Amino acid sequence: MNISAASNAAGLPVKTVRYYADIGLVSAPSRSETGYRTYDDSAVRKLVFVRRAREFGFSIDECRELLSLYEDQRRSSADVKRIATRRLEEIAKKQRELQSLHDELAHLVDACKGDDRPDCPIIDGLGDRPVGALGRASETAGKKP
Amino acid sequence: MNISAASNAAGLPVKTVRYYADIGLVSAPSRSETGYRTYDDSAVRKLVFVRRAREFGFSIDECRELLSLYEDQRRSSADVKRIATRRLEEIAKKQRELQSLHDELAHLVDACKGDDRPDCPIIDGLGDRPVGALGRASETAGKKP
DNA sequence: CATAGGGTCTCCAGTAACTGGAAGGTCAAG
DNA sequence: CTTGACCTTCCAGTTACTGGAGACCCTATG
Repeated sequence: MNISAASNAAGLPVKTVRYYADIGLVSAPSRSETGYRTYDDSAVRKLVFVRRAREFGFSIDECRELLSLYEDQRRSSADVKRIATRRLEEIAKKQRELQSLHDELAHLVDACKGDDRPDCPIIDGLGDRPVGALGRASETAGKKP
Repeated sequence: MNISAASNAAGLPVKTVRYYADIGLVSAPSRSETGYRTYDDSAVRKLVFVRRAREFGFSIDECRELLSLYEDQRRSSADVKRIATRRLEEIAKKQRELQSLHDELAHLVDACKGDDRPDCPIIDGLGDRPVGALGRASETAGKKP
């Protein structure tokens, strides 16, 4: 299987598959005589595994960890559960942050008439009202919208 | 006011204030003879405004837009409301994504015994079960955890 | 007046996880 | 034999900063 067949089967862009190989996350099992990456079913399964884990929001490093557990027939389910639980807590935390963000912004938007006059509670609210118990901006800021 | 006083007043790291000046978001109104950035109250108010907007998850480009509205005494509140509403929709969307993520991962974690045996529904679930209506991995992945 | 300590400057590099593009080799069909 | 799709590597850019190096600058103390 060449890279595009594998990327198709795994549901990942070719570029990403190549990238995963570059960083040693999922390498192509072999190369053709002319240097083409060649994938087999096992490699594709790993790519699918990583794709799903990424969709669940696991970082590349966590994917690495999970993948080594995935490949280890003698793993303990406790190890996996620990990683997943940690991730679950992160998700819950982000949910709480988003909730307070949503509530406060919705409040401002509600209060804004949205007409052609300059009075705007949103601008005012951004200018001088504290945002609820949030950490640094980078915590919740849109990173790549 | 030198940069550290301004950064203190605005609640932003010095590096960030300098960065905002570099990208032309909020520049120092002037420089001292020896090249030190000098800030006044108006500039600090803009920094605070940007900090709050960032805490609300507005991107730098949105901050730029909001800031120009902030400074424009003849703005229409409708313009502001449009941007804020768009942001609100993004937040709501991310909330829905996180919710389905949370539910599915929680389901897997619940099903996992977490003992020292290898049987693990989490691993199995990552290996072959689709994740709910999500876009690309990058949408929800932890960018900077 | 010299020195010690902070503060400040610019510039460079790195972060996460890709993505886009250029320049060039390979392969199968017509 | 040429066309076009596919593959390769390498470099640059994305977001919003953050860290650090090396070099001035400013104030206070001895």
